Amino acid sequence: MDGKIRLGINKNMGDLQNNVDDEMDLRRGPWTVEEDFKLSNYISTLGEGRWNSLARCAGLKRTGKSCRLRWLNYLRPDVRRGNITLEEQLLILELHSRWGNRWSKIAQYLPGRTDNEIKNYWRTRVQKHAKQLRCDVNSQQFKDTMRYLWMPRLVERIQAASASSTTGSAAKSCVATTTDQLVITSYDEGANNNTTNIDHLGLTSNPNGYVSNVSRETSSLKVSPGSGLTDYHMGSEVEKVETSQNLVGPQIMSPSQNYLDDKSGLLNGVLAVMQEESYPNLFENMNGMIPSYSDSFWNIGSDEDFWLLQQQQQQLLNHGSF
DNA sequence: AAACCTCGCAACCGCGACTCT
DNA sequence: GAGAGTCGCGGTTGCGAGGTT
Repeated sequence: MDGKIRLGINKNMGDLQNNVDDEMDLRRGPWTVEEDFKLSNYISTLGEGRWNSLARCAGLKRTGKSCRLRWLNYLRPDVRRGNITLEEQLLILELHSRWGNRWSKIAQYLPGRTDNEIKNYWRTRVQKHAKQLRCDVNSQQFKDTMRYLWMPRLVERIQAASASSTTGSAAKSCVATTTDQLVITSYDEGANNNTTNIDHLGLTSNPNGYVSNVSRETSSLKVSPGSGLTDYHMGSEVEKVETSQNLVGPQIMSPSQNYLDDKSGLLNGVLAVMQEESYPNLFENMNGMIPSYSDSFWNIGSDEDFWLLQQQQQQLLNHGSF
């Protein structure tokens, strides 16, 4: 995002009539300040839900759907706006790689972010890069590029920013704003052997957990055994699903509980997942392949950037081990 | 300066699932 | 059980702002 924030409000009241559905006498299009005020006021006193009747009772010539959307995506007090942070980007990439376009599900793990915002982010940024790389966003090639190139690079950048923030440098920037709102994966160490745990990333784990006893290294990055996933609990839920014989009901944790208070936890969690879950050879494969410069990898723009990325992509394809 | 292009995002639409009567 | 009403999700569109030619 470039920081520009628009209210989505129709400033030209003269256009109002043009947006009225003659037949139903329902308004469409951008919301006015007055409409926002009415909706917010109504919900603050009487609560949300029953959107169609709410729209009528609040005196809004809108569909219930429209009211719901406006409230959830814009007026709700806990809606966060502004740049998607690096941590959030990382989470989105990770979660999308597992769940696909399940935007609302992904949004559950990014407090304050709406499914619409995440969806927009994906379409405007991620799909753009896929297009630039001339591959389909759903192709294995693009998924590999994301997992082996973009995500590690994001991790590098987060760590770089984190390191410089702890040394008091000016580059605290993008990670500082939302740390307290991010969630981190959990791993139930009390799992019995008949149960496969699924954390909020939807990852399956064996009874020994995600994190091996071997510390692997990638470009300037070490993941300590047992860190991250085992150290934190996340908001939302931890489900247990049936494996062979028994079925255990879902364990619900409050979404407000146990938000990440340490950036390294999130990083290590996602990293451990990246290492252990799908692509155990990832970090060996990547050794020496990813340049360690901390440029703005995500903000690919120049021809040189494309060339570099395509070279790296080709290396991945030629590597042959995945 | 004006026309055109690109980007980001709010809002709408269709549809399936769910709830109520 | 059937039909109507409602909700929520994912896909798509339209528009304003800023950049480029």
